[in-house]
Amino acid sequence: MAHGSTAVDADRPMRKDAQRNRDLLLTVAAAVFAAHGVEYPLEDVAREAGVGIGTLYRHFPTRGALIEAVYRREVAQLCDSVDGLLASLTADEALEAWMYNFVGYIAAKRGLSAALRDMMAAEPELFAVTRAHIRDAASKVLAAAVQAGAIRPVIEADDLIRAMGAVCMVTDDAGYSDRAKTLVSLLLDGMRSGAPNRTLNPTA
Amino acid sequence: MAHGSTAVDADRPMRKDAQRNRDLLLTVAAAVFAAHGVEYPLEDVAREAGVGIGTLYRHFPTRGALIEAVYRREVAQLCDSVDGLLASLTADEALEAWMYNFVGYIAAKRGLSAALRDMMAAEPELFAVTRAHIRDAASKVLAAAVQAGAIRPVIEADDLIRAMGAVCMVTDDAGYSDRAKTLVSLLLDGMRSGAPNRTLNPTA
DNA sequence: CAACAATACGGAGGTAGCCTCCGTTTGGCA
DNA sequence: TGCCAAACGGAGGCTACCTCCGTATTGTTG
Repeated sequence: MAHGSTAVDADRPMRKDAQRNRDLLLTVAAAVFAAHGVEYPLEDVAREAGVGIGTLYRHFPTRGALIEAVYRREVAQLCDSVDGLLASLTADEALEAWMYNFVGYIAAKRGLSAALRDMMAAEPELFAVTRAHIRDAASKVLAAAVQAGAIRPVIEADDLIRAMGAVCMVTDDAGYSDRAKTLVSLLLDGMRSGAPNRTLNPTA
Repeated sequence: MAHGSTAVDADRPMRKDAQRNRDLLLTVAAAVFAAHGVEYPLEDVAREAGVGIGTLYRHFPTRGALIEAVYRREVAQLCDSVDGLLASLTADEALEAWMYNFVGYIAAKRGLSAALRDMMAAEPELFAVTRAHIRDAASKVLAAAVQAGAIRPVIEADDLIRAMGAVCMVTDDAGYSDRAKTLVSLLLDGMRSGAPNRTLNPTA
């Protein structure tokens, strides 16, 4: 579970009832999203949380906002794990481990990746913070691996993220975690220094 | 454009009005799917085709059925292009060209890839024919490239298709065709024989 | 060329989920 | 205690989906 903390971050602190309802909604949403996917009817989320639908919409004006709030903490954690990985593994191994973890986590949430994709297209501002977090993490491992000579400097953090997103999306159907592994392996092999004299990204 | 031909394939030929309405629906659907994406309201498709909503649902019981019918011909063509490519290029080049073409085509249709993914999960039978077609095409180029020693024999046709689907999905947002190229390049590099002694798919 | 099946048509209407709006309630502060 | 900004809740309007069945069209047969 988790998610307990923060109020509205800045400004005046939230009123107590507002804070309570917000937490209730997040708890219920996390549970039903995990169990039934992120397309679960919002009216049901509200009802099961014991609040009115209006309250849900006041706290989370769009489905995207709710999803973002539910997963922000966990994604942040995944991002922050980079430092630990880099400390205990080689850069190449850290990159590999981080990619597996990340893809494994997202792909396990039914429908999450597809929903995220649509929402990031529709309301990018919403994900600015989380996206930056992911981007920083990706940059860091990737840079380390390139520095160590394990990875060719042909790929940007953005491409890496996009690629991982791709893997998640084709993979989150069912028990495709082994498929995900195959795809990630393939990506890594493409990125590694084995075939150094191949031109990538021919400026299209 | 195109799609003009076939009736119901086997059995009795279709009644004339039925055939006409079916064609009307396909024409309109192809147009609006291209212009507005495959989520376009079916009631509007019917109205713009000048037929009742009931007629649309009789011909195409699900949105998936309609989409499948709209794109079947074009996808088939893409698949059949494999022979021509193999005749005029090296196997490696043919594989590359085919992948680019395929991804480029699908990614250009707004929302198509995501819709296909969902539908193939929901009603796989519907796509049996088309899927087999794609699978055959993929197998053929892939086998040729492996045979020629350009590609390591670590990847199956299914993985290739899945990977291409992945690329399409992260790519069909807007003008991401250069992104798609980058990702396909990456995949190809992963598949090529540059780094031969790396273990793929460690049986997870 | 009737007349009759069989086939196809159309759209009204039931259902579900989204989201807004506004009268009512509650929390916190002087 | 009294006040009001903040928050609540849910009725209701909307859009899109899909089913069902009475009506219309086709084409076949005597």
